[in-house]
Amino acid sequence: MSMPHRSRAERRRATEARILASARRLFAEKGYERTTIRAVASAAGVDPALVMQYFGAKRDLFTRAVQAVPELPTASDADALTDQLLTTLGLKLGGLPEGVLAMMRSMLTDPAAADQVRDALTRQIEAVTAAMPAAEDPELRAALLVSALLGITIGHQLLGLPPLRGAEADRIVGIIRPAVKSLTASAD
Amino acid sequence: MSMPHRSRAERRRATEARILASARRLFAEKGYERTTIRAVASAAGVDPALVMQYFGAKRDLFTRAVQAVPELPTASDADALTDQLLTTLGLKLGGLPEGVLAMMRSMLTDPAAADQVRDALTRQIEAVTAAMPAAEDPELRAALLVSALLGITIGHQLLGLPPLRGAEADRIVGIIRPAVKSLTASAD
DNA sequence: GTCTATAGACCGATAGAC
DNA sequence: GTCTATCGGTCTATAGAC
Repeated sequence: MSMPHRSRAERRRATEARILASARRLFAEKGYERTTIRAVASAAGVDPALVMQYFGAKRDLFTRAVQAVPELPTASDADALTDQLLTTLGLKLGGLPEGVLAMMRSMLTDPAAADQVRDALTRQIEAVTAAMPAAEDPELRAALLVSALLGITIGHQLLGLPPLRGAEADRIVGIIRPAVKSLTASAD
Repeated sequence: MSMPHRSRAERRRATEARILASARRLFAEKGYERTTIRAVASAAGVDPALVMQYFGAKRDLFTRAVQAVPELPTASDADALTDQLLTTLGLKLGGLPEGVLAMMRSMLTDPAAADQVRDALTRQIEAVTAAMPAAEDPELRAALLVSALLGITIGHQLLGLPPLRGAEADRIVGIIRPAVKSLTASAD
């Protein structure tokens, strides 16, 4: 027997993971189009042809790099929903997974990313809608709420707007809590 | 004398305007990177080399195509500011100028567009801040407000989120009015 | 003044040597 | 299995014919 503590399969998985991490980082920084296979390979310390060998095509690499299951809100009333959304936002503001950032970065210029984000946001809107059945026009309220939170995330994580850049998540959450509450409130 | 009702200079300006219109539309649809000089020329019915002749470089064409002076809010108290922002949003939801859409479409993947949008939003945030001096943490409140409205505009105009896509501006404005009001409200 | 032709650079993907 | 070499394609930009 030879001495490699790591089998071939293990080394392959490790290399694959390193490539995926580099891809995630570059896709999140530059978006789909401006990220090249060559740059990903260089960042991962491997040969460009190896990336193609492992993932087949650039599109497949992107798909693998950004796959993440977004958790949906499960609250059943408006107050619990507010807390849940704000908690999620707070976590988001503390640093979103790079795969999600990569998807968001590309959503305005890459049709495939746009479709996937649209689907994810639609599911999120449906979940929020279900959590405030007593409100008037719940679908529209939910869509506006989700879009607004998306905008805040974009301003903070992708655009780096000065006042948001240095703000702690707690302060942000504290300020928007009443606004979110007014959107989820019933119309009684 | 010859009969051309349009002088050479006039025809040149007309051609330039047609190229700019095509560029604006394509930049708004596909973003900076995926829009080619060839496609712009083809849409405008001119030769690609002519586009270069007129505008020098693709970057200059983009700059010329997206230049727009964003109007800043001039309200001096929170209530007037709310009305002003909602009116602006309503107009935006009715259809933003293509130059603005082009800039927004590219802001996440093109560094130059990102800088310009960041600057414009920063100015807007400063104007909003000035309009609610009585509020606590006015800069942060203003930044959150502007980002949230940006998100709604993105969801509606660039992503086409289903529930927003068919909604009239009036209904949207009616729903978010209390939320905006709660953000601009003083902390007394 | 306008268009043809092409230079020059970069990319994704592939074939084949090792 | 991994890398070298390269193909075929696209693009911006330029030079020169007309």
